[in-house]
Amino acid sequence: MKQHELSTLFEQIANLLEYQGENVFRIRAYRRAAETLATFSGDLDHLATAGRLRELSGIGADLAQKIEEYLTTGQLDAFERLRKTVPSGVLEFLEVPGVGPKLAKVFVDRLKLKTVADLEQAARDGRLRALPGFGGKKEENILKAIGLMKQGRERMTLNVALSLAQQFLTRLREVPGVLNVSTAGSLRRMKETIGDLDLLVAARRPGPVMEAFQRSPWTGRVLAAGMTKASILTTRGLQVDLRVVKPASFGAALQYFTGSKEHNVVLRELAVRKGLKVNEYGVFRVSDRHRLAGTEEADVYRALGLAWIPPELRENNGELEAAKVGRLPTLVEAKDIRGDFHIHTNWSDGADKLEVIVQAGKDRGYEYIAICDHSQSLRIARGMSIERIREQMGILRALNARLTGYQVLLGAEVDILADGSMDYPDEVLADLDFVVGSIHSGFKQSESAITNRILRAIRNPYVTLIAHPTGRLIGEREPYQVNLEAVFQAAKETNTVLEINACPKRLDLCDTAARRAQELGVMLAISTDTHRLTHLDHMAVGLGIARRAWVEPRQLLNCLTRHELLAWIARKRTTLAGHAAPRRVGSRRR
DNA sequence: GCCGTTTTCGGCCCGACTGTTTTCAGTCG
Repeated sequence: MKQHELSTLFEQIANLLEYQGENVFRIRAYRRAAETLATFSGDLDHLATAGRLRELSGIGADLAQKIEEYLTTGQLDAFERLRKTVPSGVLEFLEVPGVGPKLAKVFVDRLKLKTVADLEQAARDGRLRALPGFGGKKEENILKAIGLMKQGRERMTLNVALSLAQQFLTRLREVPGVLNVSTAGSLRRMKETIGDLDLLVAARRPGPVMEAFQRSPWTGRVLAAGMTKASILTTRGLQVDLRVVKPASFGAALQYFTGSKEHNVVLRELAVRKGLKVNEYGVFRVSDRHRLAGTEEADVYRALGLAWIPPELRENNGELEAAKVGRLPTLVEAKDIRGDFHIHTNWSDGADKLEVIVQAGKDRGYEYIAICDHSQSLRIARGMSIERIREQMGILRALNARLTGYQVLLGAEVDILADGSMDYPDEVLADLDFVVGSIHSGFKQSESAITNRILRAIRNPYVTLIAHPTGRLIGEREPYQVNLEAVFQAAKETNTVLEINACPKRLDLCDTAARRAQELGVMLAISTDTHRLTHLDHMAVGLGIARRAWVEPRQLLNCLTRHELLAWIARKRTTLAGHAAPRRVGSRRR
């Protein structure tokens, strides 16, 4: 958590320095450090204690010292001093799209404005157009930008972005002369939420493509449009950016517009050192401007002596170094996924019948799914009594007897109660094949209470997997206080699986936490937490997060064959069950 | 402010679009 506060602080310092007209490279250094901290997956306190902060990219002696200062005192002297020298309101102005440090300075110096509300009033009064370099149009745009800001344009969840992108790409693909289309930007990198949707098209003539884009049925308002680049707001207020390039530049443009910005900056610096120049049109030799690559994205990387880097890794978090020495991970792919866990039916709060879900899993080509309806104390979700779950088990056993090459695991999503005990007694858990442990209550407990609660569940031999380990809901609920390092350690020791919950509102573990768990050798699982049939599709979203976490097939429970999976579950039970005789898992009792 | 198989000093990524500008600055991604 501390790294996010520090990241914001560094970003604000950069803004303030920019306002003061400081050295641009010094400003950039703060921005780069902010980005490093925002995506850092490890334990910052631990790193600081070990005196290893300077191992982070973009962190040198000075910034390391500032990080230590913040970790010990909870504030940053340099920031406090800087803030006093800059008029209040500046940071607020910089939040307005289209307003940078230069304009902010004019607003403060010439018009004595202090807040965005002042700015809005000044624009309405027509006072802005009197400023040098200002006209009516600029004034109008500022008012529009403030209006948009007030609406608080929300970021899209991944599933919304994916389907919106699909709609646009299908339309653009049909335009005559279009040779290639792709998503780019943060959607292609599968970031957990998407601000603007970026689309890229290869065509010989950009005109018809731009036209089709601006006149699409989903286009609400055109924000900007040039010959090859346009931005629109959809009728639902989501921003979509389109760029059209010549076919010969498609690979270079794809690389360029996929980002991340930090990844690209480092890539282009690498190019400069090799006497090359990278832009959205290709890779060029500086000496004679000869073009070395551009049509295919992989060629761009190859020209720089790098292996092609999967988009999900492009965050300047070690992927460039790995690509240089051929040590990129073999990321998990859709074809590696053999099953899904944590699926609800109308036996608790799901919408669909058991039989329908079971068939849907088979239709997707899965080898197994685990039916995991809620346990008794979660009344709001129609949690099942012990009698009910035993009844469900009977039905599933009968179903299984008729299936070949596909197995439905008898499971349950069992509440971890306030004291860390499970919501069903062990003799019920022992009869289940797959036990998901979850926290659905007591979110406000202290960090030690919640952590101990989860640790106790992890040490229960029958608990297979801990679901949504931090309990957050994106944009709605903060994660509860939990010591993830301790959870990872215990999970590793006990062969307990941690979930990457693929529900687009959850994504829990998140990418950085999952990467940390993966580094420590914890077994992970992607589960869709399906509550209706269409949610099974969220597997694609979970895959994106797993890939961002550098997860390989061998680290993912979903990639085990059915027999390997059953063996894995049994292993934990035999390791932890002590003197109790281990039960066979997945056996078809009568 | 960071960083180094060209450098511990002197570099530090690149181009489109907008509005207002007769040649470009500011902002953005």
